[in-house]
Amino acid sequence: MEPLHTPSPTESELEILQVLWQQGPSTVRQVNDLLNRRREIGYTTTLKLMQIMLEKGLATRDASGKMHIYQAAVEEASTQQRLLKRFVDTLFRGSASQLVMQALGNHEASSEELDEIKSLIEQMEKQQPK
Amino acid sequence: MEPLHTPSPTESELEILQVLWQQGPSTVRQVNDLLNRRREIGYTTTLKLMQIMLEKGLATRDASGKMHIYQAAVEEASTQQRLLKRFVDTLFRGSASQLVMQALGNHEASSEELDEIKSLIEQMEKQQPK
DNA sequence: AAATATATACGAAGCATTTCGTAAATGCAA
DNA sequence: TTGCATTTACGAAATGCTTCGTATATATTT
Repeated sequence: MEPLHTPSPTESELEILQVLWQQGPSTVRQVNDLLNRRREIGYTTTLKLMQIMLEKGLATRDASGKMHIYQAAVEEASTQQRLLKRFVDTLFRGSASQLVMQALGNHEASSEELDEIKSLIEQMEKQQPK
Repeated sequence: MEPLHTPSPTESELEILQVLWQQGPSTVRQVNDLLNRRREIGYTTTLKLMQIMLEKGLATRDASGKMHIYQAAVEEASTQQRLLKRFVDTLFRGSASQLVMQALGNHEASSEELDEIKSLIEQMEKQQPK
């Protein structure tokens, strides 16, 4: 039985989704190896997490071969969007621009990226010049 | 005994910090009343959370009167910064500008806010025109 | 002072998350 | 086919978070 709404991924599940989004369909071993570049985590731990993600509907898998091949079942952009909204709400009282200011102030961004953002802003101002 | 590093607030603790940041020093009842405008939550639940926040070093209190008065012990900006970094890392692979694009694209921002952001960007470009 | 209202203290249940140990299955190699 | 290496399945411990019930303390009112 599948859940009506796919639940929000936990932090560990997000780590795995990152790998699946970037690498495409992967085995448990592949995912676990990548995760271990950042932090130590047991193989069966990753396996269990991915099995849970399957149950939750966050991933699908091809179990025809010996090694099951997992794939993300949620889109990166929409997942980012949903979690971003919650983040902005609980930490920035819903003010996206406040978050943007913080993000730009404390991380480096190349001038190309900055230009990209600027043109996005100009585009938005044209669209709704309220 | 105090923790060496103040731990990251949980989601519930962030709700309370929001209130303390906005309202300043407050009693449990004041916080609980405000929280109940958004969702139902029992008085002793809020009390317990605030006591835990005291233990964790997220809040301090004045217990001289009958009603204890709690106060945020972590700064809003630095807390935002720390959590934002983690958020960007786990959901946007460390790319702040990606997050900014998503944030601007999916939330409304007034043209005043957009102008503010634009001038921030221009300022940044001047400072490090790499 | 007794009764009442309101506050804090504390323990613990319920649940989710993370982690891993152990067993069973599977494929490959000798 | 027998054994070895690898994989999956499953259970469950350990921890953390949220919630609230009950007991106790404190103040106010009558």
